Amino acid sequence: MTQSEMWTVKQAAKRLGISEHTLRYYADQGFAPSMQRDANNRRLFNQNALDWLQACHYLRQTGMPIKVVKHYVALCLQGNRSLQERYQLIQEQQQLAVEQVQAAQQRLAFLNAKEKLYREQMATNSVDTFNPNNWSRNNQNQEC
Amino acid sequence: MTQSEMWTVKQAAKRLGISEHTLRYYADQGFAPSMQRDANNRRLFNQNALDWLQACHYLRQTGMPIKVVKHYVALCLQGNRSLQERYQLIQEQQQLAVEQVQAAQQRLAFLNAKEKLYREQMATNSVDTFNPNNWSRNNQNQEC
DNA sequence: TAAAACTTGAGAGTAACTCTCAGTCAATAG
DNA sequence: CTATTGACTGAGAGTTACTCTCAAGTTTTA
Repeated sequence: MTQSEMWTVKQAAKRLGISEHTLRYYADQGFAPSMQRDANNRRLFNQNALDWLQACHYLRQTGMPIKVVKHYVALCLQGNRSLQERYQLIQEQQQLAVEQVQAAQQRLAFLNAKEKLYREQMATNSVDTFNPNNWSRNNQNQEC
Repeated sequence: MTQSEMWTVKQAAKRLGISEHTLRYYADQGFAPSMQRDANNRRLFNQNALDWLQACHYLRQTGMPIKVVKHYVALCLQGNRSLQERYQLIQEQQQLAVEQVQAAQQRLAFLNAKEKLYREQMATNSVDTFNPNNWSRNNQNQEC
């Protein structure tokens, strides 16, 4: 129960892997309910605050709008009676997260293929670099 | 080489899984060089145009800014002499794509854990729903 | 004790959509 | 043969979620 360690904006931002600007923005949105201030009004984050921010960051990254994240935070602070609604919100994001993993893998596959193609083309190209074979190029349907 | 089929904005948007607004926006940015217009000035997309749009969409999704995508398209249209630069651009996006797959998987893991936790809590909770044990709740460090 | 480093809130700026709207055109319903 | 419906157009306004700038306060370092 000893929660001694506290972090400034700069330190917390580094730990979370987000910018200081974004961290302040998130804190101002109420994404770190247990955040406190020091004698000079500076933000201080404890471990619990970091956990909240991490969670909210995950929710944002899966496409949950700021407003909905705020609502989710409010629900959490209400305790057990909001469990049902929170569960539904999480389930929806879970579905999105699954789709996002697939989408990300597709993009990676595309880029892998492209990289390979270019690598091969560069290998072939280096042989006849000076062959000006673009005299009849029909740019209408250039490959992408 | 027969490229007979053509699609309107609505049809193409559906095929690509993006909104008609976004498709027009992309087309206006030059992401579909082989796009044409019909007698009434309406956009018509052939397969090549769809391929371009898909590619540009992937690049955008991996975080490449519009400006850079435009530059990439311009490079493609220049033909072989831009191969080197295109290769570098693709490599950078490839790196990002790898990181994005990992990040997406982390988010999914987080949401899976959350979903499981809530499911368990709901099971336990249904037993003592009427136990008003929040009299001493210290909200400072509420779990997220 | 002065410069450098860090933080603050307010508010302006930005990227990439996203939407609205008035207007054109073609197909179809009555 | 008109009237409505539906799809499309460009221009431009609106939105979201940051992202950055700035003047001012504090605090550490030289």
